[in-house]
Amino acid sequence: MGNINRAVEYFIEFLKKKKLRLTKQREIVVRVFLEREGHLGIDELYSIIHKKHPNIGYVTVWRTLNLLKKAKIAAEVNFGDRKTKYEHLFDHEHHDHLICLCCGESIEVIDPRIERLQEKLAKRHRFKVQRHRMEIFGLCRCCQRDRK
Amino acid sequence: MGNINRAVEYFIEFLKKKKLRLTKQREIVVRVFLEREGHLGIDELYSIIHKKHPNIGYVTVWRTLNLLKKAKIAAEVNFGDRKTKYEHLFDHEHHDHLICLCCGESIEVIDPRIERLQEKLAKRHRFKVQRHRMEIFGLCRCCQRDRK
DNA sequence: GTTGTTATTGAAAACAACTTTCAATAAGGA
DNA sequence: TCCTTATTGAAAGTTGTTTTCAATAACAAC
Repeated sequence: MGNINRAVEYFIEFLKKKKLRLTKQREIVVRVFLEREGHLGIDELYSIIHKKHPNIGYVTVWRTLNLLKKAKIAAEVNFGDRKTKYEHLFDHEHHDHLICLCCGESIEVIDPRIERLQEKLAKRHRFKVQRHRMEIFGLCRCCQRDRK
Repeated sequence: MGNINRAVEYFIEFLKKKKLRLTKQREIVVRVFLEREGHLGIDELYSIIHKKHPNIGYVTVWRTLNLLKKAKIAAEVNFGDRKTKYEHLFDHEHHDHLICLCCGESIEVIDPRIERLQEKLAKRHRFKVQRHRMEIFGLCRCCQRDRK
């Protein structure tokens, strides 16, 4: 995936700019994070990494995710349980989510008409939008089928 | 406020149905919760109650909020910090939120056109909606003014 | 009203997820 | 290669929530 390398480049740039150092650990964390699509919790990411690299600690994973957040490569998301999850931001457009309450899968969606109406709604309340989030919870196609 | 008494009645019914007991503490917690509009954290609610009733513990407030949730009198909301907040559900229609990042105030809003488009969006993905949430973060009218 | 059963209470302890601290280590410029 | 300083990982600390447990209080039956 060429995008992964581009994102890693971008991260290295970011580190240089901030006079931070590129360590083996950081590079591994970034790559494993970018290789997985979808939403990863810290624990999840840590345990994936820990299998191959038992010497990389939880804290390093956590700290690297923080850096990725600052570098705008990752974004925190949060679906109401109180576990922080991270998704890719680099090269990803804004989107909303359909979240399956059965299997936990989440589908990224976007509807420009909704976006426009949200803007208008805010304007009616003289509210200056910085960002928004929208999540629809329910059952995905597969889980509806399995329920029968 | 007649609504408060109606909600309290409703709560008492709920307790009876579940063979639970109406205690002084529970009644106080419910009333204080219902008297406040907006979104209350547990700590907040507890400290309001604690001033007048120093003998009511944090845990009782927490447990009563759980009961209110089960009774559908309160709903949990969650704006991305990791503090659980509660809002009124009894006699309140579904709504979304405009949340001010400056003062923390939240405005309840609803736009039927957005609701309809959300339904359609889900349908296109063969997704069965159970509930959704939408939050727009930014600056409220007052805070925009104060920033200048 | 008294009694007996059992839900409820509050303090403290436990838990979960995140965040900080600190001594040892390792980047990377000179 | 050396030296400065960022980074690491383990452990400890925080924060917010949840459970435990002995003492207390509802409330149904007498």
